[in-house]
Amino acid sequence: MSHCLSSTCPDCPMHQKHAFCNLPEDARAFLAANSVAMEYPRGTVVFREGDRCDAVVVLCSGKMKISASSREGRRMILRIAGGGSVLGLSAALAEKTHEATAEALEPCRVRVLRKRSLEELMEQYPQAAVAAAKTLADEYRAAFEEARRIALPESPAGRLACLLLDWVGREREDHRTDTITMSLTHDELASMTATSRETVTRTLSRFRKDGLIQMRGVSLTVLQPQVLHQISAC
Amino acid sequence: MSHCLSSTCPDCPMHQKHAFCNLPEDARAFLAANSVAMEYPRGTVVFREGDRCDAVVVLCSGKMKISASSREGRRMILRIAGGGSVLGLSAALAEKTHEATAEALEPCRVRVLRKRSLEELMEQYPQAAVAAAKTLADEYRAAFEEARRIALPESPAGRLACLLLDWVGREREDHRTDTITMSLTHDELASMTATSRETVTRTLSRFRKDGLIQMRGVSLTVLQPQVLHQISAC
DNA sequence: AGAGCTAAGTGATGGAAATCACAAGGGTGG
DNA sequence: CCACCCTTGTGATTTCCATCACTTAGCTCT
Repeated sequence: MSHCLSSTCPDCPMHQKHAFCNLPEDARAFLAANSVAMEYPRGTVVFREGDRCDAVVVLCSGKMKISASSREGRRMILRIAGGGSVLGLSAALAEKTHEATAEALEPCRVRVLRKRSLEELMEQYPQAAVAAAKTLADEYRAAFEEARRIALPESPAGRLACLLLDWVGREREDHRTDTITMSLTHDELASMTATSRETVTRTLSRFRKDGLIQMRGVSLTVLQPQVLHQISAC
Repeated sequence: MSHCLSSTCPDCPMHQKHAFCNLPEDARAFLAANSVAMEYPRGTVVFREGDRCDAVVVLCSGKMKISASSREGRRMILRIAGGGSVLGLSAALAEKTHEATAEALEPCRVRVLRKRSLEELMEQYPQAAVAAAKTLADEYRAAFEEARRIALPESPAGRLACLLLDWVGREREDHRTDTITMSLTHDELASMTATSRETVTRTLSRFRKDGLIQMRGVSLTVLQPQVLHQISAC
């Protein structure tokens, strides 16, 4: 199911970009020494909602789906976590069970850090604690945006528009393009926008007909961000 | 509009309960020395969505409403923050503008800590950074619960039930009672559950008729938590 | 006390979207 | 290459709730 890697944090090309990975030499050494590198194949469930939290998972590369579900089977996808996220951090710090389920959307490289080691790391290296706080601040903001996206627009179309703009905005920052790779199904999009699968299908095809977006296979280009922004009412 | 107080953190009866207030002697002294105690009357807006973040506000006592709104005027109340919350912490750490508006629901005692002082505090006292991370973890969880509450139940009734159970749960922890003080208007409840004011009125009175809750003025007692839980479908 | 305001209660109605039901792609593996 | 499954596309139907439009209740202020 998974196997260890020998790669260490100092070699990681991302270690500059992510708060939790961009630590001083000694803290990074501690992190590397006290965590285990792993590779998760697509579909791996790292932890489930309600599980006790024994360790946090530093996401080095790949994408993970963070979701929760009601006992009736309704599902909510909170966000798609990318490199630099520290999964389970909030549960570890709050001393609670995991509030959500984390599942690999694509092959993911991670480092697993036991809770006790995390505590030790934060106590011994102030910057690690600051980094953890910053990482959590980002996750808080993401959760806030999700709540906002669901609550504020008055229609499913608005929520979808809002989500697309979110993604495009991030893509633009990183790669200066208005084209995103849509790796989620309509069903999953529905779970992110509190609507039904059929409505996602219909809304997207309406966006396409109206010339607001363009789709070619998995790549989706936003043609008229202003109009989408108008619709989103955020 | 507001005036300074002489009260210091060590005298604060809450300083044991809240992560950010329960710091070692020296850190608490630093915090006390570098922050200003204030008292905000009901209705004070501490900061607005989009404002630059210059300082964080440690909420000592009182309740604050954390909300966001769309330009169309639709409003979302994310949560009611109580003592121990550090308002603006996520914006300060993420180096972004405030993501939400904070408004005093009742007279609030606070300590205002400038961003630079916060950074200094976290760098010099590791436990302060850990405390900040823990505080953020709690706020993240609250935001998560909000998203969950809006997204998962399939009806407004479910969302309201979910909200009531949330509050009662917290009240039970603190005061071992199933009675809460409802200080929000139906309009505000609607903003917390993504529904309309009329629906809140109707749903609450149905809950009352069905014997699920009891209302006397501002105090609301949950009589049948199990049934509410059933309805909430969380 | 009455004016004036905000909050709460209630009925009627229209419409948007969930749900149901089924057809049509499109890829995978036997 | 056919069978099967997963995803997408689309129509028909129905239900629920937002919205509108009032009334009623409770407050504060003059």
